[in-house]
Amino acid sequence: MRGNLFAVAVDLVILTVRDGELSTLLVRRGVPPFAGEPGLPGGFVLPHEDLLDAAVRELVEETGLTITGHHLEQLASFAAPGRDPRGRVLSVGHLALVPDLPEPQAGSDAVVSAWHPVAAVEGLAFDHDRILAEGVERARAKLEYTTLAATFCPPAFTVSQLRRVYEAVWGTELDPRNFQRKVTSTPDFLIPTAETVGTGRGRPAQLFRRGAATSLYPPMLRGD
Amino acid sequence: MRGNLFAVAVDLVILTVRDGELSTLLVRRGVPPFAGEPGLPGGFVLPHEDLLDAAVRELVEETGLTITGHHLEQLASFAAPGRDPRGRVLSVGHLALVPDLPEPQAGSDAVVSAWHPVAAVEGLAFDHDRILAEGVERARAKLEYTTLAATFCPPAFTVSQLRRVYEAVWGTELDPRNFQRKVTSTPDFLIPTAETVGTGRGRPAQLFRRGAATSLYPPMLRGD
DNA sequence: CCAAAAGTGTTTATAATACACCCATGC
DNA sequence: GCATGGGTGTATTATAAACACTTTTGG
Repeated sequence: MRGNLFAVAVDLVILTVRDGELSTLLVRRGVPPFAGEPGLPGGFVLPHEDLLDAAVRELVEETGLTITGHHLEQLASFAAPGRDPRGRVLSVGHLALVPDLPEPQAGSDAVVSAWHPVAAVEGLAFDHDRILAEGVERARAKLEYTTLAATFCPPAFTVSQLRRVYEAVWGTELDPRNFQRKVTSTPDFLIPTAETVGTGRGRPAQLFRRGAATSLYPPMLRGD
Repeated sequence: MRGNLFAVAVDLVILTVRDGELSTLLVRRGVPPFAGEPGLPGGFVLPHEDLLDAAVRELVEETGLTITGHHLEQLASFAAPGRDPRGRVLSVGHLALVPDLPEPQAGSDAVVSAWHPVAAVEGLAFDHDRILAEGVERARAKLEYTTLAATFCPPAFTVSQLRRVYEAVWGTELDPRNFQRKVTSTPDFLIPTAETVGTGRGRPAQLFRRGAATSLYPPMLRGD
């Protein structure tokens, strides 16, 4: 074939909304290079494994999440010469959107992982700052025209919870009343359940599940 | 490092609009595997080369195009086991949008290349049907919210030419009068030149150049 | 003059925004 | 009762869509 061979890794930008902030799961690396420094979870693709399968495997190893119902997509590949001191490594970045989860367990490689607000993250190993930035940008863009925001919510959720996702990801405030009408009038976005839930004060809110809709026309946010 | 190494290639979905049809540049492969069969232009990444540089190099080799002013972006990576009979090969698909060009020269590898309407393409080598499909899907999606349609046009073009790009890529008809107002009222989309050009019958049209705008809010096409 | 394409003005329908107001709960 | 968040109705404003109409060329 050719002599210029690459090791191929997958790295994961795993996003969630915690305490009103868009957050990502980072690991503290246990082995060189960059041992002890924070980075994205990831690892090498196995000999007979496809890329998405490798990403699913890493996601499970790092978070204990089975992928069912969660969103996982390929982001982009990064292969600049010198991005890994060990040699030629191509990394295929992936983007996962998950509901707010309990603080993760220590991974199988005994690496420590934890959630960090993306606004405060910098100085990651390799070119992971850039991969994270592309993941965040993609997530923001997709919220505008898709129903993906619901993947940040638990299986059953209220309109307010969904609104807080948009507000956290975009750093904006949305009118609760107009937001309500917008999402409930989008066909197949939200499936009402019979239950309601009372969260402290105020009228109890109706619970919804994700509908089958994937695209959102017209967009959730106009102009700039 | 690890024993599971990959060869890494770049493949190009090069799109243009010719005779009112969205078309792509295909090569007839000169060497095995799939010798004699059609496929996307592409080749292996060199030892000290980044992905985009490899894609630019292949674009020049296949079309003689220098990239200046043209659009080239990474699409996605494909690495399913068995996608290449020679062994483990990861291909990073790229998407290029170019103006209507003269029929390309024979490439340096003596491969024959030619434009084909995407609607009629199937049976490409490797998984290139799928890469092409993703490229076309991406191009269609991006036209909705960006000013990228202008990259299909020559340096100076009329509003009609631009409209025919949208009509070809989407297979729709657009009202010439509303389209005119839409694009001319989007700030920094079109820069008017002093010249006009008469194309056969009818009033001569004003010529424009691409402006600096990249995004288009609200979108060019609503609903479905 | 006529046909054809470029370009403008105006009307109508639809959707976003703003916000007044009612509902249902905890205290 | 009163505060709080859930949810509905309605007026205002902006935008898209439809289309009548004028402009400028070639024949």
